[in-house]
Amino acid sequence: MPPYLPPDAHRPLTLRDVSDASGVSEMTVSRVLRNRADVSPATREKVLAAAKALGYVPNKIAGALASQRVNLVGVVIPSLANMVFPEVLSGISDGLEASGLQPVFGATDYKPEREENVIYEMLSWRPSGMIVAGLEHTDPARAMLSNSGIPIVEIMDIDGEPIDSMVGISHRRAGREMAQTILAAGYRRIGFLGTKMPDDHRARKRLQGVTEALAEAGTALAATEHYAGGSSMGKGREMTAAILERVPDLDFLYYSNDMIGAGGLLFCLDQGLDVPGQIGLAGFNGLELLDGLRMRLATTDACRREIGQRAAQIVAGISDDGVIGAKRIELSPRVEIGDTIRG
Amino acid sequence: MPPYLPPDAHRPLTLRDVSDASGVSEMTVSRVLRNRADVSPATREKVLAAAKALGYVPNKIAGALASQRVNLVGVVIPSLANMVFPEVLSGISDGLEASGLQPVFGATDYKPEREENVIYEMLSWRPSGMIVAGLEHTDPARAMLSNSGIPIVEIMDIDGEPIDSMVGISHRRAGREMAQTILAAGYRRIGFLGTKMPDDHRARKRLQGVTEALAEAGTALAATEHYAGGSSMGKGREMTAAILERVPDLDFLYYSNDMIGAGGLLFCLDQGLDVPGQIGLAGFNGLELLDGLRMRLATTDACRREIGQRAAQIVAGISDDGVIGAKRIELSPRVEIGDTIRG
DNA sequence: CTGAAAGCGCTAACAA
DNA sequence: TTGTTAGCGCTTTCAG
Repeated sequence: MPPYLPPDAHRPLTLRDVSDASGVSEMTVSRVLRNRADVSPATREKVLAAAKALGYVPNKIAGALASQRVNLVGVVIPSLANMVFPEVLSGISDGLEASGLQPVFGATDYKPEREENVIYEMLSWRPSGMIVAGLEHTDPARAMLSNSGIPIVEIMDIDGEPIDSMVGISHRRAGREMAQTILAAGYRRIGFLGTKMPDDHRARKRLQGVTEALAEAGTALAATEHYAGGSSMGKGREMTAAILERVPDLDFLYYSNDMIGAGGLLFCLDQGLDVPGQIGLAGFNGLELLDGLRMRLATTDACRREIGQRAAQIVAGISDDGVIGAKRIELSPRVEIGDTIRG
Repeated sequence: MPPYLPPDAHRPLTLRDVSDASGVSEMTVSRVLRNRADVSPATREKVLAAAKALGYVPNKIAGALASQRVNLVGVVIPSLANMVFPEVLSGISDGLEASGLQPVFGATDYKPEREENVIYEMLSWRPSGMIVAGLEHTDPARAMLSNSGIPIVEIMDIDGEPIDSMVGISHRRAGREMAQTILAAGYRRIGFLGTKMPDDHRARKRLQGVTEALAEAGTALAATEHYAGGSSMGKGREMTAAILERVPDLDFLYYSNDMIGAGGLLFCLDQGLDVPGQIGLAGFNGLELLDGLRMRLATTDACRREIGQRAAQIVAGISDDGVIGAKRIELSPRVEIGDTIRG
């Protein structure tokens, strides 16, 4: 008969409570609840019944401290508002599925100091691995990650040196390839429109790629338009109006993402411009969300979901190539011509 | 005498290491690192220098176990892909800002059993509070939350009984009010288009509100169109084509969200339909992302960011009304006529 | 198959 | 202002 317990409104239950209720030692209760095989069916039944009846929820904090194992993977991304990252996250969830690891997300708002802080906070929970967007971090952030002794995967971008592993695409190459596609289609007066430049390193690298490819072809961007703040179709409209006002003879607009590109496309169509004859357009990301537009915007697919999956697999120690250790995986984005570049 | 420890490449550092390196007791090191006031400046300096030099990252697992306090708030939402939730999350981050609490997110994919599991996992980390989307949960999930002894805030919806607190809008009322607006504008043959019905309780309640309001006016929906899967403009196009094919004389289309509504709007415009004369359109959510469309889609603003902020404040124990304890906060969504309902 | 003892790394409470 | 002691709730290890 269990000892009398004062009705304590909200003390969380412990293994001890389940032990008392089932008449089995704490240790054996622990074994049952961790699904270990070396427990007799009868005992198992008794324990599970007691645990369920009490509504016991294990304390993972204590478990983690005792076992020195934490089934969490920290995931650090710039922003959830960006449309791009939710898909990466869902790829990560997928890739982690079978591993028993749980992702924990943190956002940095594209601010290096915030990133440093988020990384610090996450590492202090001793996760089993970390997935971090981008290759650019503060020195302390790099040091913390590097010293943590856990798998670190930097994602999205591969133009740089990783701390440990990296999975992503070359944004420079994406920029180059789009520029080459644009030139091959015969466009000559090219404008670039982007948001949040200073700390959006990937957009910066795409711009760099474009610039290089144009230089190699003996030309250069005819105009650029930058804007701070989030991306929306409305923003794309405004920027497009502004750049065409400043430089009316542009025949191509390359946007740093599909959302503002879609706004630009709608603007051009509303203005009665001939797309893609008179003016061509391209974005970046391959957002499916937008395929209801009258024309399919040319874009580069950023392989977001696959990046998440592969990164998760690395953290989980699942390698499809059989190689263990730091990995560098470059995915190859496809340029999609859509309907806004003339064939 | 401590046992011999081989130079272990990646043993995480402990307070003990900082204590040794600085010649100060573990306890005092702990005080310094927690920014407690009762430490002499000289000691503080020494400790901070040692901690930084070593690259010490505290172990929150041990800290949480010892102090019985965890600065985490669990946030459970259906999906990150839904555009709606990122904004709620950012509201939560805002509202938690000054409290020292950190949000931890989990997604359920609109599946009750997954929700139950996510809640269980989160509670096992003993968070300081939980914010959960919706009022519909499995019985075990309700029981776990209810027994957890921490603040529970259910958000987005207030049509039902909360476990503890709730912050949201009445989706039934939103449906009613939109229906009334539609009728007042003179539309009579109304179609409803929605995705993911069975477990999207909020969309279901809006539909219920519409149905009720129409019944009170002596009429009913002329058609409904349901579709499983994610929302995109392309999906909105397809559904609109389908419903107009089936029931060509509809004069109003009410969509369960702005994304499919935007697709429907583009479809109608492409078809050369007179919007809002011949056919009116409305969505739901108030997505800013979309304001670059040629016409502003009529919608109901769901107060997503404010819901997140208020929920976070409740969990953090910050009440702007001075009342402590379970709260019920109903926000009042505004119907926005836009350009797709005739004035 | 089950139990007892020791301790994970930190902090509350108290003592000096 | 600083140090000492005793756990937090669980799991590891080892003994029965």
